[in-house]
Amino acid sequence: MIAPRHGGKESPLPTEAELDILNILWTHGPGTVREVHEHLRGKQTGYTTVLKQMQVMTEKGLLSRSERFRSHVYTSRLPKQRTQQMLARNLLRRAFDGSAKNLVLGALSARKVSAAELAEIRGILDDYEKGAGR
Amino acid sequence: MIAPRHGGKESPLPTEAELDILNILWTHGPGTVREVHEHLRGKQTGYTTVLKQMQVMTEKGLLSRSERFRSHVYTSRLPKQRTQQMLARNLLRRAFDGSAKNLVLGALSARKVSAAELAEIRGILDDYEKGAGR
DNA sequence: GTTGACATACGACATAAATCGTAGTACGGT
DNA sequence: ACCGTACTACGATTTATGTCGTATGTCAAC
Repeated sequence: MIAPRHGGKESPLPTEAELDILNILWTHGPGTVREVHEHLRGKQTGYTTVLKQMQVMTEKGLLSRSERFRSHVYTSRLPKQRTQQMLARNLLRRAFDGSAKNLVLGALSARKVSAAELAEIRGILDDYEKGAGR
Repeated sequence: MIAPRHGGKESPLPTEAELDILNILWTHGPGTVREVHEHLRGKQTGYTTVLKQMQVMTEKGLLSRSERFRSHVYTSRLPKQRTQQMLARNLLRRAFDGSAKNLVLGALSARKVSAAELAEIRGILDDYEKGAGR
């Protein structure tokens, strides 16, 4: 394993291209550059591009890397939910005056939401209230 | 008024610094560079920096500009809610698998939400359902 | 031990964001 | 008419992202 460059600090938020890579790792579990590149083939990115991105992401602390094998194996250092939480918090702060209500409004108006999903959201609200938040 | 460079296309999403400026314009209405810079004084940005940013934002179609007066007057071309909607949609697509549920979950877990706000959110869900969405 | 396939490492380049210095322009007061 | 103040315009710089070519390393199989 390679130690991340960041002391005890937070990892930075992932960029667009970085999120593509993270999504693949979250879905399929730890993987090599080749595997990630394979899943990304729809995007027409070169192999060394993906390699470099994943190296940089490791530098930033977004990924950790095992060199035990011939091909290094990369893993997301944060679980998907944790990253989603940071992204939501960031957007909340930057553009929604910290108002969760407004963000929910934005999410709902951003696209059609099914009745089933609406019900799920109500369930989440209930759970949140019961759990006294967090 | 200066015509925006973009044909009929969407404006690009505002960046971090651009959102700071937009928030001021949304809150206080159309304003000059000096006024915006004044409201931004907490951020320690130079006057010409703000000027340049607003010029670029006009180029991009984020702002419109009236030159009727000695000091140009800038206005956000999109209302706040519309921009929030685009930001929410973008984040939804990039990091939440398009799932509004997950975004709500992220928003709730991102920070403490009061019971009052929770109630407001429930109200929004009700309205949304009644209005058949959109 | 040489070679080929497959890895990683590294440097270069293009674009965009953010920042600011300097130069030029216009207006109001004297 | 002149001057100072308050603007805008423009170019330079820095940092980050995204992209990739080329160099280098390693291992298995011949």
